[in-house]
Amino acid sequence: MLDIKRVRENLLETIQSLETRGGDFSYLHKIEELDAKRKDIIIEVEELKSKRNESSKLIGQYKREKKDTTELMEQMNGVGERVKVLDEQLRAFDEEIKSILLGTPNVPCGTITIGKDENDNKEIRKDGTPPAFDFDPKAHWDLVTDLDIIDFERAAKITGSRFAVYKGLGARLERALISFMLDLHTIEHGYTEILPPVIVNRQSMTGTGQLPKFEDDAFKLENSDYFLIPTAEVPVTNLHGNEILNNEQLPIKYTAYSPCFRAEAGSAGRDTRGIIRQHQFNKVELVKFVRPEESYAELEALTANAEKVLQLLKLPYRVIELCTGDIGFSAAKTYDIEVWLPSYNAYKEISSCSNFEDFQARRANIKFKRDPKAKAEFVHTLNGSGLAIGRTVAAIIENYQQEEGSIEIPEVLRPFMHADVIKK
RNA sequence: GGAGGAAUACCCAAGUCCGGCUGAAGGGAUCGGUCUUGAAAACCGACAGGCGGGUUAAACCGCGCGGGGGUUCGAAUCCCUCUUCCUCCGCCA
Repeated sequence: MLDIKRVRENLLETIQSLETRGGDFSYLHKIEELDAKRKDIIIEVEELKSKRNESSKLIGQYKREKKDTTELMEQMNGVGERVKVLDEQLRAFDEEIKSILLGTPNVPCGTITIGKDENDNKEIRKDGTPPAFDFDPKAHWDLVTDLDIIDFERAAKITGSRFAVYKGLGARLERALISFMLDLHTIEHGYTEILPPVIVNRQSMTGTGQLPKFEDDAFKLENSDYFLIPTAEVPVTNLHGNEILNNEQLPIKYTAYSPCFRAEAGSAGRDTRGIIRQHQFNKVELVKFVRPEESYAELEALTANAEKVLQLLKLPYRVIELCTGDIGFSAAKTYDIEVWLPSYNAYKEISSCSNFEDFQARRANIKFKRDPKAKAEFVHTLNGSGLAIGRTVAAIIENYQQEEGSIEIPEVLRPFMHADVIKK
């Protein structure tokens, strides 16, 4: 959520910055008007309440002194009703302002490229070289079916499309990657492991920015106001919702494995084959809570932590800095890490690392104090995939495939796999 | 799922029956001071944070006793409702 003060005081500039995302944000002018009305009401109602408090106190005193209070009480007749009416008006204005702000995306970081869509994104760096096969490489969906390690047909039978059943060494590869990534981020990178609930309430979904705008993308549970999480970012960021942290606690670094659930509304026809785009997938997430002045350095570090996974797996990848037209709703700046996928003959997103600045912190009310007497300030939050497991499986299967259709296991995974190769 | 009990400031805790000098006692912790070579102890002092309005900044004002609503001139206290926790019963990985 944007700071109402910022919107109020730098309205034109804020609208201009937001419009680099594409779209029309002139509706924010309405906030000015609502805010002015709100203040008028506050001034009136608080004066009334102040008078009422004064009289009530006096009535109490008179009663103790056995004096007559009829006149005082008559004076206050009707004040309660008027206060109630004004309070209700105030609540309505507050709600309207909040609903506008909750539906407004974050202001992009000033340093990123102003652009329309993914074509304007900037490649930052590349690592590794795509493998040169001296045979016709297959796509992962054919390889896994031949090897009988992922079963799409039975997944469709028991649930529906865009689900997968992992089997044998396929299931173990998924599990090995989860363990490998969690071990790396906890033992080597200093993150604390969290295993969160995969069902959260509306407040949590609003805190990180999935709601109210993107309710169609989420799986909502019937008979409750609960949602399946689209990413561990939601429960883990909200872990410190409505808290004031100590300076010494920061930066807080969490890593969490969780299944992720996405309705993929509006993605019909995209990535229909294989395990690239599923309704349920596994992911190891990285989440940070940091002091504002450190957040951009922490974004570099977080991205490097995610890249390290690909480096150790020896998978070719590149890092992209998203332009203003391509960053997500809550983000101020985002790096996408893209892994080489031979079947796409292209790099495909496997991690998205973002600095949300105080956007999520304001929604979820996450603050810190520089010292015990200081005023509480919002923290900055960041997160990134470290990495999406399913897409990592696809990348390993395709990049490590051998001519006869077997898959070599990356060296770092062998202790977790208890195998060097997946073959028929 | 059934039956009871509870939620008060950083922590513990009084007050709730019987509404008004409780804009929240007391204790602990913390911070500052006296004493001491230093520390401990003892003693003295500070100590609700937050949000909103207001101000150049203050002062000041409003809201805060789990959340929301109601009754009243006035609510920690009465009424309704929701949430969370505890105990017992049932069910259960």
